[in-house]
Amino acid sequence: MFFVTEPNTKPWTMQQIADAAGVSVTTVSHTMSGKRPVNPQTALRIKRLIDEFGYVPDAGARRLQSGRSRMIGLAVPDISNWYFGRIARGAEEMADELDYGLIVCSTFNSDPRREKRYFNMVRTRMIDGLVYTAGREMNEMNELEKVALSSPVVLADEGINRLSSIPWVTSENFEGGRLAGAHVRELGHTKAVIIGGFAGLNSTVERVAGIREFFPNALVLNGDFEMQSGYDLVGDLLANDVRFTAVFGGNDLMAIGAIKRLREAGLRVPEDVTVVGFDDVEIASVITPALTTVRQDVVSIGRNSARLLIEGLEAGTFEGTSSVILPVQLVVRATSGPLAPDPRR
Amino acid sequence: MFFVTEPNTKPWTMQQIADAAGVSVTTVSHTMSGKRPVNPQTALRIKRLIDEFGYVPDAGARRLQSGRSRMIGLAVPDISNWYFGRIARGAEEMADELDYGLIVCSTFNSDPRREKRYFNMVRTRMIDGLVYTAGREMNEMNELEKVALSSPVVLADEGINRLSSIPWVTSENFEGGRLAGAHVRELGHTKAVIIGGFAGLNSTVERVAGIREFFPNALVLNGDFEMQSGYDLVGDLLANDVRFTAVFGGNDLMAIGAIKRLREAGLRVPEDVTVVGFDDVEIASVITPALTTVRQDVVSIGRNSARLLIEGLEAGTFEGTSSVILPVQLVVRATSGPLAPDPRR
DNA sequence: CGCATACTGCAAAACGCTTTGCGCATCACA
DNA sequence: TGTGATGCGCAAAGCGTTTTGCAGTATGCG
Repeated sequence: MFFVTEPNTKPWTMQQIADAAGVSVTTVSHTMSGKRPVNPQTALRIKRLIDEFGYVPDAGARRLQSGRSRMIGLAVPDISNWYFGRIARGAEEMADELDYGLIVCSTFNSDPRREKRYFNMVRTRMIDGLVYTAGREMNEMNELEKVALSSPVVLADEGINRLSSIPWVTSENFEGGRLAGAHVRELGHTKAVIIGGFAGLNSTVERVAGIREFFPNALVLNGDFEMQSGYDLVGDLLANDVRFTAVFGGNDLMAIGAIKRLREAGLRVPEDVTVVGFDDVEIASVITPALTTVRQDVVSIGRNSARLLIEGLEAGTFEGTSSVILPVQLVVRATSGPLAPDPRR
Repeated sequence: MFFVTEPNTKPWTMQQIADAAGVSVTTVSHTMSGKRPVNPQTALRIKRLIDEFGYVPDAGARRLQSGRSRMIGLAVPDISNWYFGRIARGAEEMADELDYGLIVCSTFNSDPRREKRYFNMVRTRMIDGLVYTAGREMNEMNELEKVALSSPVVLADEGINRLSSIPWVTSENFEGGRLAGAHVRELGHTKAVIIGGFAGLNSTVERVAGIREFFPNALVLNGDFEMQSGYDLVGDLLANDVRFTAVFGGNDLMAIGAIKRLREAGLRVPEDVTVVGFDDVEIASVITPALTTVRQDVVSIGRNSARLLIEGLEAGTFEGTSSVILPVQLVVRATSGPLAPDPRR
């Protein structure tokens, strides 16, 4: 008797509950919302019926009338990516705590069509506001700008310079770069390369700037945050006989790809080359040797983004809302160390 | 002039478009839906205005009237988990191709409150149907059953015996177990242990049964699919002096945890112990030594689930819809091999 | 010229809910 | 008993769409 055989049974309406209880819909509505007192006996009877029928008010009708859906959206480049998954997790936690629903959507790495679709979700009032996570240089920047003009939007993970008036949540990227740079510098390294993320991202720019406080001339290559690109870029460096004793990864994945490539070239980590990542993904502590990295609290990015958005929503304005910058932390493990004498050198 | 300063501007209504074009809303509506012919000139004028105003029809009102939202939901235990992220990715792809929207929600490992919330999303008609992914033994099984009674539900990844009439999508788990078992058997191993997933899951039961075709007496321990539990369970085995030369992981993460623990105990992989995983996560090919595993096409699970659901939705019934079982594939890498003489033995 | 036959557009009725304006009891207090 | 306050329920007016029944204007054809 599942849907298999019995299609779309009509759900109960509030009117039917009212009829069954012998009252008007007004009374049922007030019983549910508590916005006006209702005779305790009547209320009890109504509540019983609601339970019995399994009645749930229609979301669309409710929204239509009240103007709010108590739903927010989260747009990320790719939900299957660990990093964005964590953000989603955090946002969902916070939304839940504040009694909002969260709708997660992938823009498939900023596919303009998808982005438009999600921006429209706030336009169609399906959601009350949007947390947007830029994956790279934005395609539909203008669209975002337009949406933000009249609806609440918060930027997670990446601030966008042009859109400076939109609240955002991110990590101390510059400081993270500094921490990594200082650590490697102290180990005595002088020649370093940076496998950064997308060049257009603030986070990339800031991390690089932080590292360069200690390695002013470090070569910067830009990858796409995937393991493979770390692998490939180190391959390019080796093929060009670039000399370096330290590699900074724009994230852990690229750092891990780099390590793989270094090893295949017969280089030892950390004896010959020190490698430092960024993020502290779960796997970082498991690979051999365990990865030295800069930990950021990705879940918190999600949590705070959702919080900012919902607070703005309830307040009706972002006036006075200030962006959030979360602390990072250097985690020293086994891929960083002083230069060891090369047995072959 | 962002939302920061200018709260909730009212969106345009169809009436306003109609007024501006000097026609009635009927004409505007028909222009948009194409359900009745409209004078080309009038239509053009209306379309121009729609673009100019940036008008988008209200989703709630539309749903209220038409009865369908063209949105489906996907409930997974934890969106930040790689595995479920892949499923979400696949479902989202397919939904997009079929011009549906997808709403992804975490049940936070079957938190009853959350589950209820998502089941209610289909009750409130916010979504037209639901793809449900069980993470472990289900808590709100009865709820699911009730929902499935009147609304389209598809099970992804895990079939549920009691709910055999609900369509489901999964991998050839039994065959996967057999492949792994046969491979390890051929390498000459005779003593194996299985670090399985949750005991209550069909997939776990089937994989174990497949392996046991070749290792009838293999000890089975149940983990939670996380790396740590693979690590811990192997620790228990070692502490109890259990003798084995092969470990089957219920997934790659647990296999990787197991390897870590084995190494810490001074055992070599694969010389002393062969380890085989399940899934073929990205990291499996990167760790050293690279992991031998059974590959399943997780994205396809998501894709097919969404497809089944939407097809049922459009057809108005699941009559004739048959469940999907996807093929798996053994990927032999470096963690499996014949037993090598232990130098210390 | 007269009568079907499109072709277009309008008014109005839902859809299921929230909220407001009223009115009828009931009650307290003088 | 009169007066004001309070409690509680009803009817009805939207909210922004889609869809249906009608009607007015052309057009085609004998």
